[in-house]
Amino acid sequence: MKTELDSTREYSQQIAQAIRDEIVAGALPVNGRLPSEGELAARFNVSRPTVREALKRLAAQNLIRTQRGATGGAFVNQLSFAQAQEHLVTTATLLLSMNAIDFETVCEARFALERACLPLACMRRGPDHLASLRAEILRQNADGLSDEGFCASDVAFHRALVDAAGNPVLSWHMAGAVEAMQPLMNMITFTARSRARIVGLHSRLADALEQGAVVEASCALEALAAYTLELGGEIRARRAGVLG
Amino acid sequence: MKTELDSTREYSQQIAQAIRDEIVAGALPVNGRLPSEGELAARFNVSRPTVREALKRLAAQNLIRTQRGATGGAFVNQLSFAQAQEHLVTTATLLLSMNAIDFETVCEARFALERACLPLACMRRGPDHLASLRAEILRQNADGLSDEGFCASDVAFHRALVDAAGNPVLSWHMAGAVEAMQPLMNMITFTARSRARIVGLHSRLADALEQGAVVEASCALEALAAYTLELGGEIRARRAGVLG
DNA sequence: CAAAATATAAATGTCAGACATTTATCACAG
DNA sequence: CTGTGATAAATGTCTGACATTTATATTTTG
Repeated sequence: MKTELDSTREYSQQIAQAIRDEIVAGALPVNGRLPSEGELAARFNVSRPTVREALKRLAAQNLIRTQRGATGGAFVNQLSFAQAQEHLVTTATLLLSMNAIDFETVCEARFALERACLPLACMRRGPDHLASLRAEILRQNADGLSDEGFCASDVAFHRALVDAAGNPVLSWHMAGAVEAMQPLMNMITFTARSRARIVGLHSRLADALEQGAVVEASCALEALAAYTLELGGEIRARRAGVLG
Repeated sequence: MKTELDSTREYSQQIAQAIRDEIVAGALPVNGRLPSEGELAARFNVSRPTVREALKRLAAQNLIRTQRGATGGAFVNQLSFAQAQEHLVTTATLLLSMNAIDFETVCEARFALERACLPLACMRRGPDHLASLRAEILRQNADGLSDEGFCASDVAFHRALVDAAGNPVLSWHMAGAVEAMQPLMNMITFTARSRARIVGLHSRLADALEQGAVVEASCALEALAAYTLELGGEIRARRAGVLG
């Protein structure tokens, strides 16, 4: 069956769209194999390079993967949360870097999202979640930890917090928000005193979570948000300095 | 300057990555023009079709756009929230459809995110936001509205609610969550009684927002979440029926 | 002299055919 | 029965060409 294309628009774009639609509609099942490039070329009445451009578009979105060899071809990917997360992070990072979103906005969004997870996390946190939180707190207390290391551990802490809510969709969103924010966070220089304060709040959070104390947890998070904003003020000052 | 590539991996993938890195690092400014396909081919020591595959990968992520003609070429896109939103919706939709996420999980995530916006929305909602909310409520009360129309208005209502928080990053996340959920919501059949109940809760929410009553708003939202879950039960039953 | 028509050049979009490489499968020899 | 090589199918890549679009320079014309 040949499929007509609109000759005023790019073929590769239309072909990619057509295949994407088939995938979304379920006509091509997960792990199912697409027709070979040659067959697709015949079906859409275009050349193989054009088909390949279309397939690369889909590959860029992790919708398909390709395998070489006799039984090779293009296969429909099962989009995993991990892949979707990568995507989200890439998009979020670009969005922040190209639209000059200020630290305050990102910070506010992030903590708002996180606060949304707290009630669920208090209900559902298991011993493994608590252990993860405690482990990160320990790491953050270690001597000789670089600012970047501290940041990374901070991210891990908050991801554990969100994961404790036991909702993969929430975790997905949060991971995107937190990771996209990391480049900004990495610009902060953490003094010994500010680290102590942050770790103290982390401990409060972990304790509250362990006891299932939603209100206490919210307060701790609120304090953490306020303090992070305060530290972020430095960034703006430094940025202004660089630009001026 | 020629750039070396790893001959064991796909060239187009590596080239796309290299260009993406340059964009993210800011070496290629927004609306800046990339070298022509021929120049890129020379730089990476590959053929033009290979370069084109790489560019299509980037185009699929809205990172670049291309123009034909004498002064044409590939230009770095300013990633807008709208485009990023499309992306997020596509990814979220696929994620839900291919991983068999249940209605409860999506619903929970969505309302958790929305609840996170309430305090901000109560603080910042302007008259235009309130007007949007009221307008949707009116629409939802209209006679002869189809289920799909009701759903669409519901989405619009909740988006207005989130926009009232005045944080574009939050709005971005929420739009993804809500829109991805719409196909599931569209499976619900709304009786006159259930519509009345939902609209009633919407009114409560709008009133609370107008008065800046965070607690009241949260309660209303909580009730809405619970009722939506209840209605969602139908979906599961029907699905089971279809599958069995 | 000015404005419209035309030629030119540069870039992307597309095609055709070929070769290289990878990989599963099957036949065959030991 | 097992290992090895031939085979075939598919993707990955290259070359060279032509088509199309579009800005710019040039020429022609009123």
